[in-house]
Amino acid sequence: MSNITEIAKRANVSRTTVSRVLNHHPYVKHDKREAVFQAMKELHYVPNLNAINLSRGRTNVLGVIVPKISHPFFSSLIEGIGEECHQFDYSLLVYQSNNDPKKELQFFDKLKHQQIDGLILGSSVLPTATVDHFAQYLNVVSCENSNSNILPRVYVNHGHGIQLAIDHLRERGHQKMGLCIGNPQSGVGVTRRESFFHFQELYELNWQEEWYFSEQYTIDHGREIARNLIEQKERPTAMIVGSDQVAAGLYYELANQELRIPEDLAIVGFDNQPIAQITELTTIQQPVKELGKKAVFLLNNLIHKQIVPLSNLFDLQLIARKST
Amino acid sequence: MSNITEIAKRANVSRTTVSRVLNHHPYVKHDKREAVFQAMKELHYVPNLNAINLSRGRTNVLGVIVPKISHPFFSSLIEGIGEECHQFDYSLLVYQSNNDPKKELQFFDKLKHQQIDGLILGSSVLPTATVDHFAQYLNVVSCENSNSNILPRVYVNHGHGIQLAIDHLRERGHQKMGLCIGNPQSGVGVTRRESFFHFQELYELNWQEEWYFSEQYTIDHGREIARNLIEQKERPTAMIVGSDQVAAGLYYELANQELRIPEDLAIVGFDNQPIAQITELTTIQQPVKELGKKAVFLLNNLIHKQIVPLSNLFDLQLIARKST
DNA sequence: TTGAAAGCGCTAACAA
DNA sequence: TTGTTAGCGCTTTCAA
Repeated sequence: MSNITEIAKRANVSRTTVSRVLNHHPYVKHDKREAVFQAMKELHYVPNLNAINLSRGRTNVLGVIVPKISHPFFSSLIEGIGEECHQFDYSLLVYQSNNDPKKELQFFDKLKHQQIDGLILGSSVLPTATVDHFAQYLNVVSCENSNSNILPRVYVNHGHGIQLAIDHLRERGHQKMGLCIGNPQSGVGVTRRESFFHFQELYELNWQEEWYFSEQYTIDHGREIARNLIEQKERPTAMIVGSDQVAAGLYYELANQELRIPEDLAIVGFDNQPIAQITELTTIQQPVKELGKKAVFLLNNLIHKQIVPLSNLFDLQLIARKST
Repeated sequence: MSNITEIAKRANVSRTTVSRVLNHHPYVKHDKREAVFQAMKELHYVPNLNAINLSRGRTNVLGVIVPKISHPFFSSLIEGIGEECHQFDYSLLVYQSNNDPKKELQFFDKLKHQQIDGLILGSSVLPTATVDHFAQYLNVVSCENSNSNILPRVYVNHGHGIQLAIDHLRERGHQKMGLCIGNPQSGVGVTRRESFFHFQELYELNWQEEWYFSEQYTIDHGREIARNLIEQKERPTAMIVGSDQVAAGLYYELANQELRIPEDLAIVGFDNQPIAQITELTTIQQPVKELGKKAVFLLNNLIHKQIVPLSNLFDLQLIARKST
């Protein structure tokens, strides 16, 4: 592996001049520049990024941490982030936390170790205070809302999503609705739950304790919920489900048990994943990739010491299909 | 940000000793070691990875390149890779190629630039010769089969998958089968196609040109195929589809058009994604995460100059459901 | 327009 | 068991 010293020798210039050529610095005479290029070609020169990073004190790498990489929401988020990283010439380090706060903390270490220039929190279970502590001196952007006053975030208004779902169901005459969410600790989970109960009260709906489910992530969870609901003496007439996967499982098991959808039970999902299209699921669509792209945009500004808006809200949309 | 020089001063030792403490080197007296730890604590010392990487000439980062991050197969692959990386204390850089050879080449550059220690090809459209060229002096592992004699790879026998599907269909009396695959250039695509035609001949089945589809990736593609098939005067009685998503779209549109599955058309998918479970799709299951984990294992051995087997085959399994 | 020289923060061969 | 010293490959003042 050749280095700038060798290039400099062969091109009969100083290492500095080679560095200038490398960095497209203006003050280099044409023939010297050519000589350097020639030498680089002959020696198959490849710059060593670690050396550059060490010198410059940055890496051009961003990190993203998500609970589960293969979850459709997060893989789309990563995709959006990845595409925008490519635009800004960042590489992307991906880390899976499994919602384990210890793992999240580990990832912050990478930031501190200067292995990455900035960090995107796909979803975090750390307390606001902890994240804020890091956000004070590190470049962090979150993809969930929070009440921090220093952490920039991009997010959709999940409360509004719940409202869209409830309004839509009420229009169709429903008064008895259940709720099913994933991680109740996460920002998203908290918001959805609070918002759900808020509107239950506001509209004076007949909510019941047994119609609330949390920690539901998979199709099989959805099927369990179906069996659970069927057992209940008084069922809700509609379920709002925080994930299309779970909603699809619910749908599937209900149909298996000969219940009609939406007549016996209406279902609203979240995310508009492919599976929602196939099962004709009414769902709340989120602009996931846009979310990711915006996060990179903000992080890049943060890295360049620019002021970024803390709160960046994206719109949700209800997609009505046959399940309601 | 403090560095080892400051730590050394404060602990009254040399930089070397600090480095030894950092690297758990045995020859350090207990009290000096304690003094160093004390100093590190007081100065909130955090090692600079770039400096370490530069010194050591490696980064402890692996890279993976996939056509599309949000595709269920690849997001599961990344998940498996990520989990194993965590075991071996590697970070993971993720890159999306969109099947663009230029982008793949860019990623090889990162390897050359020593930004990563090794590279996993999730799927590549580069010629074998090109990949081999890199594999000669770089650490590369592929997740597709190839006929290279230097590139280590982990893969499932897609030919066998096709055979499983065809045998299963023949048992159910099918003689007229169509094939639908994704990228026909990729190793997977090539193998599936060749194998399909091989068995068509071997079993003397009535294959027709119009029953072959490629470049099919989405649910909507599947729906198009359904409409296309319906138009045909002589339809196949079964379709083998290289992706559950496409298969689900096919299923969905056929059902919409009042065709019965499997009576009017049987369908076999690939991957056993959640969507296959919901649509009761017979499918070929691949051990995706295990594939990813093995790839990391091999790459780690490669990095440590150990000899690795070139060909690492994983078994496939047919999961019979109601679509056949 | 060019080059010398001093870092960036750490590791590791060598000597003591 | 410890320290000295010379790098790793590049950037960036500063002076010419």
